[in-house]
Amino acid sequence: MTVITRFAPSPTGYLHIGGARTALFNWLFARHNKGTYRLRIEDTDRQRSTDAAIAAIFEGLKWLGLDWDGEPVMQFARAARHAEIAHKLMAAGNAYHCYATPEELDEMRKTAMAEKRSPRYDGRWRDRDPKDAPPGVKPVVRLRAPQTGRTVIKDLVQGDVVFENEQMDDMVLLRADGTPTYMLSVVVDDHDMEITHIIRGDDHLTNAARQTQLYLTAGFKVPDFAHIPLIHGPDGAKLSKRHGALGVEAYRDMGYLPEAMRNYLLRLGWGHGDDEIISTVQAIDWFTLDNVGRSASRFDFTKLANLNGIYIRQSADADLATAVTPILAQKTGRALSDGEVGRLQAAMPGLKERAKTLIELAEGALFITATRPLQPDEAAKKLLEGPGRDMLARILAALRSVDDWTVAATEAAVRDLATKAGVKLGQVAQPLRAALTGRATSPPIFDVLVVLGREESLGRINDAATS
RNA sequence: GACCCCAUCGUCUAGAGGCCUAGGACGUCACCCUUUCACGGUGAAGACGCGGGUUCGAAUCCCGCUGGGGUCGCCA
Repeated sequence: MTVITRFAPSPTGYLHIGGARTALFNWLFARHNKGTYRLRIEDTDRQRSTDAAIAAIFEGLKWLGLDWDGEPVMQFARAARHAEIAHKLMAAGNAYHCYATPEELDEMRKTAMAEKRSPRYDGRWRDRDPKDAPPGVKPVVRLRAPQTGRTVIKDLVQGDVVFENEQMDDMVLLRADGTPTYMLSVVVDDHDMEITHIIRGDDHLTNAARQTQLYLTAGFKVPDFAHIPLIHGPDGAKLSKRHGALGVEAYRDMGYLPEAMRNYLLRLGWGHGDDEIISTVQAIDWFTLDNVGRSASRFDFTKLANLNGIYIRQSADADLATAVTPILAQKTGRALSDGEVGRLQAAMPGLKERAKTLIELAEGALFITATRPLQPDEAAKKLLEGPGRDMLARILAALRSVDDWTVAATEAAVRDLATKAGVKLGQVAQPLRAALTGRATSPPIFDVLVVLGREESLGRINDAATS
């Protein structure tokens, strides 16, 4: 049997982190099994669905590298097909008209709650003669669900989960206006799309029971379910916006790499022994559902950042320079010159092991685009006062005599100066660093000298020495 | 409230009855490397929620409790 999975977000907002992981697991499972991974946009809520959200979902998935097979299915476009199934169920006596008003339903729930029972529809129109229908009331169509026995979900992650049928009420299939509900649409679409494995968030587990009732009465084959645990915020509660329930594009803007994101999301709720750094190729090879954990996990920005730092260090300098250039342009408010882009790439080996995000990488590279005279920060200012300034005059003289502008030659000159002055290298290097970068921290200082070039370096030192 | 799910260091996890003196990773702390900051290296502290069973033996199986979470819409 060929595996067919799907990711089915509703376009009522951005693609958030939980959805991204659900998509990742579906994608991984399909790729691992050489199956098909499809996308379905559940846009049946006409009030809340927006084109902007659909675009954001496409973009988010593309950024994450989770390519889907075939054209995305737009659920609302299939409403007639969904209704057709409901009408068939009606004709077969497996569904019925219900004329209960919203007020009545509200009343039922309140009473049930008060009596400490499960709040649900009491089935008052289930066996009632349609001739009793109150005039002027448009009915909904409800499934005539089994009232005895039990419904068992054979969940690939959670194991067998048993629901007593008497605990479930007759769900609405068609609204009073004739449009299909989510429950109907999902089941019909998954059936028509021949989905073999439904991998989705744990919050759908109870839905799976009701959907199974529908599959069974409609005579559809029940797919395999895998309900993966939810992602919580650092406090253990539902993921809030300030805790990470952001759209994936927000992570992109914060400077996270898609491959780091994939690795982090993969390790949240899934493990493969002691392995931590897992390439996507490796993940496809290793991914199975029985390695998925059963308990919810908390989102940890710190760990994501650590992983991102590792992936940044592994990235090619040219790729990083390309990624950072627009960020730097935005920070400086102007486009970068070719020379600056070249220097950026040249500085990348020293830059990239000091950054956990692309934003930090850009900040570290700011000394490259800075124009003379530099505006030193507070820590750098201290280094440029008093003895530091005196030292800079001697550094300037020493470096002016260097013609072969290389790491080795400049380092030799500066070390020689430190020895002659009888001070530690740091006492020379730190003022020099402040003069060249305007900061107290930077990549190795001789690398900086070479990246900036002789003329610019001597100019910056002169500025600091004479200011 | 009803139903359902879950429970190993602060966090993510390994652990399928003896390989567990409970392993790894992030974070934390120390030290080393070092021109700064990092990176890297070495080391330390740190967990099987509680109570009963079953068993020669339980983190692993069973029951209860406690705690956390999810769902109860003519939303998805």
